[in-house]
Amino acid sequence: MKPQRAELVAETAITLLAERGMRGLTHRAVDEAAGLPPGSTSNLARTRSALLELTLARLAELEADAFAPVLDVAGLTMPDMLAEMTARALWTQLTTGRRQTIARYELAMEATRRPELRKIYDEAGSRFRDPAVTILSAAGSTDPVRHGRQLVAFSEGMMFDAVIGAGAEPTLDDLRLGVRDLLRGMLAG
Amino acid sequence: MKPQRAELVAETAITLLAERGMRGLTHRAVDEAAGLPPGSTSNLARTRSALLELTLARLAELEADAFAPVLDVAGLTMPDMLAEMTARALWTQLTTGRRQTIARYELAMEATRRPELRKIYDEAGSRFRDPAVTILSAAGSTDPVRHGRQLVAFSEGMMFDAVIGAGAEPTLDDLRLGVRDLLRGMLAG
DNA sequence: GTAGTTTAACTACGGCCGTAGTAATATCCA
DNA sequence: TGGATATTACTACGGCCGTAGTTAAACTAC
Repeated sequence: MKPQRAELVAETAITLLAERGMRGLTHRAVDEAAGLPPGSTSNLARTRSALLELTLARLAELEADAFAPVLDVAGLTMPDMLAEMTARALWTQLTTGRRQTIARYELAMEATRRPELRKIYDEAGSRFRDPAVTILSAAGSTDPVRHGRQLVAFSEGMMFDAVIGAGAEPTLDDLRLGVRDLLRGMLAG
Repeated sequence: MKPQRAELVAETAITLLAERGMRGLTHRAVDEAAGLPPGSTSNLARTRSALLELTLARLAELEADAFAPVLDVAGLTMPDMLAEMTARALWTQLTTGRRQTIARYELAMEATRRPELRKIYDEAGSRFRDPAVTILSAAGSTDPVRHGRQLVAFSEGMMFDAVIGAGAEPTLDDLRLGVRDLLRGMLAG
């Protein structure tokens, strides 16, 4: 089969989501933005739900790639090293990956109301959360589950504020120091 | 004048945003959900932009009320007290205020692309951020601006994960401990 | 009480959307 | 090679959306 087409559509959908939001993502808009003949997207993803699923699935891949280096347990038992890797991954999401970060938030909101999206989103999320617990446990956390959630939440909040919110753009150093602060607080408990 | 009408419309719009997302918020949908005669919303907020502005302005009021107790500097120089107040405010947003929290995220995304919304959102945001800096400074932070941003980001992330994301619902105690962890780490620097 | 002004009610229009049916084309395997 | 099958292209339809114009009602101030 030809995944070429599906990937192009998903990629274009991500861009549209980021630039125009949920109301800007339509079958026809994807066709036009991707330079495909009219009806192509409608044909590949027959319903709107199918289009969203396709897009979120692609997005999950991209995010997994971006955070892959952080999820390798080896060597991350040292807090400073963990902070460094986390900060760099976040930095990537704020710069190179800004587009997909915005699109992911759009789809996260939609997942609130669409079970088929929630399934994909949750599954993708656990691929970050589970390793985080393991790593924090190895780093000496006394409550790795809660701390894992906190680390993920802190990361999410930093990204959200930087990309969506009113917060000023943090520097890479801000991120590094921030994660380090949190880790210090958690591991000193 | 009669602000009754405007408030009803804004309140209904918030509910629609939370329940059906940006694509579910239309002039006609507000009319129907609010039990108003057709055309009423279209008449009060003549353009879509006006409707969004009206809604976000109302939302900013609600959020300001919810966080008012935390923003009182008095007595909050003690980290545990600050953590307690913050955790309680967050808890409110996750339970009673869940609807407006979701709606706020919808509008935050939209503010990315609409300058008129960004203006309102940023202004409302600074009403949290500025006091946070002051309070952290009083609590002994060596870098209150960065720490203020981190505290807000952490709060935002905990809310986002709980309401939108894949994270399990935190308990009030989780929130308390989480904020305490972060404060400990920041103030130990 | 009545003239003038604001607010509400209703209606209309052009446009885009989701969806699906069907025809054309390419691809694959025996 | 040639027939079966999957993919792509094109078109159509009903429906809802944003917007605005126009009329009717309510209110205000003199």
